[in-house]
Parts: sequence; C-alpha cells; structure tokens
Amino acid sequence: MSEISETLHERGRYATRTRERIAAVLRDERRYLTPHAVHELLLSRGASISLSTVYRTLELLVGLGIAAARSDEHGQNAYVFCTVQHHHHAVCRSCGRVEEVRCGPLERFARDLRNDQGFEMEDHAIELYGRCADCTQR
Amino acid sequence: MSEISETLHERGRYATRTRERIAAVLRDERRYLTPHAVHELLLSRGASISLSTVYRTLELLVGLGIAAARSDEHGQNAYVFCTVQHHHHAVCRSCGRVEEVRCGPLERFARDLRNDQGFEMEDHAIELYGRCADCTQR
DNA sequence: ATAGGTGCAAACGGTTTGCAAATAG
DNA sequence: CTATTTGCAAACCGTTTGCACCTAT
Repeated sequence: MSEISETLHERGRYATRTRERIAAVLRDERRYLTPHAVHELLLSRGASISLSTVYRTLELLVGLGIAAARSDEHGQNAYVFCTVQHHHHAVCRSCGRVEEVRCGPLERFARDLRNDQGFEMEDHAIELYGRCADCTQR
Repeated sequence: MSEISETLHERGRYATRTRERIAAVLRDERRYLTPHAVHELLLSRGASISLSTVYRTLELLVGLGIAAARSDEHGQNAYVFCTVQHHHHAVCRSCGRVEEVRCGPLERFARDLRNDQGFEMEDHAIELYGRCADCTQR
C-alpha cells in the first residue's frame, strides 16, 4: 500500500486508484501544474479521469499536506508535490523544477521589522526564482 | 496637477478624473482591494464608474508602478497602492493595512542556498503576515 | 480633429456543484 | 450494505472584449 493510501485511510477517506494516479503525476513532475495540465498528463498516461475529479483530488491532497497550491502568473491555480510541513519553494525559471527550502535565518529579519516599524510578524510566504543546479551547469 | 496625472502624461496616457478617483481609493485605503471592492468604494464616494473601467485602470496603475497586484486567498486579484520599486508587503491580519518593507538581509540566505542546493537565486517574492503597530497596542 | 478612454452588455474560461451511477470498505 | 467517490453537464462568477459614444489633448 502506498504512502498516499495510508494517509487517506488515516483520515477516513477512501483510497482509490484515481487518487493514486493523480498523486503519482505530482510526485513524478515536481513542478507547479494546473488542474488542466495534470489532466492532460493523466490522459497521456492512459488514465481517463474527469477534470472535475482532478480539481477535487488536488484540493484533497492539499488538505492532506501532500501538495501545495498557489496562483500562477495567469491567476490559475497550480499544485506541486510536497513532503515537509513548513518550507518554501525555489522555482527554476529554466526547467520549472521546484525545490523545497527551509526558511532559515528569518528571526533576525523579524526582529528588525519589529524594531523599525512595530510590525509583529506571525507568518511569511516566500517564493524564490532562479536556476536550479542542473540548469546552471548547462 | 496630481502625481498620478504627471505619471500618465509622461507615458503619453490621458489623465482623467476617473483615473484620479480610482487611484485615490487605493491611496486612501492602503490595503489589498479586489476590483469589486474598489468599485464599491467608488460608489460609496458618489462616483459612478463602471466595473470594467476599474479592471482596466487597476492594470494600468500596475503598469505605471503605482499599484501592485496579487491573487488573494480566494484566487481573486487584489491591488494595493505602491510607492517604491522593489520591496515586499507586510499585511496586518487585524486591520488589513499593508506596509512596505525593504528586503534586507537576503544575500546571506542566497549564498547559503547556492552552497547547499546549487540553486542560483535571481529573484524573490515575500509576503509577511502579522499585526501592525497600531493593532499590537490594542 | 483625433487618439485615447469609458460604459454597456455579451462572451470567455477556470472552477464549482447537483445528481445518478460506480466503487471502496 | 452503506458511505464515499466519480463522471457528466450545467451553473457560477470573476474577468475580458467589442463597439458605440464620450473626453482629453
């Protein structure tokens, strides 16, 4: 039984082949994909799953902590496979690959912000853009 | 002549009362507003401006560097008044007020990222959430 | 006079939803 | 057997667009 099926069972949801296949696309691609793009990839793998199920399942995976969502540059939702809890994403502008990054030395930043502007930081969202190791070498 | 009218002239665009009024709403509110919310505020100020003009003007202001856009939590576009070029936003969870923040000590972060994962950071997007000075004191 | 702006209504397109049939447990 | 999931088609709703009229220069 796959890791995703286990998580589904833990939460009292049904583990289905449809869900496995959708999660597999995210896991294999590791880049931000729109529901439409996920659907296309499923079709190209020979899995005929409806677009509405793709929408529903992607939201489910976000709820399970298996995927993260954001709005892409055209305002569409995009989803990426996710493994750890609090982290940020480094998006390669060349190949689109998304790497996970720990948030690191933000405590100092938070302290300066409090001293300078009186703003009490509680949370943060960071996205980094650049070139991944593979694409830099090319 | 207002600052916005000047900028419009510099870019060869017409300065209109409609545009002044839309920009004034952003300037007075200083929080993220959807086109719909801007429209409502205009109406409550007695200005009957069409929603499509609000959409067009907000995008225009972004192009002029007078406003910044993002997708809100519901996937809708939201706009905020903006004065300086490269900066980030600290959003107060209590009153919604948006403050501008300089990006500060991210060079060290970028260096660590390159050393650890080989990722060459070229750009970054940061949003901070918390409580502004006024709301913290309450 | 003319290039550019605005309002209106219709079109567009991503996303959600209601419901009957299919499937997991 | 029962609760959940899925596919389909329609509805939804934020956003864009075409066009006639209006306004700034």
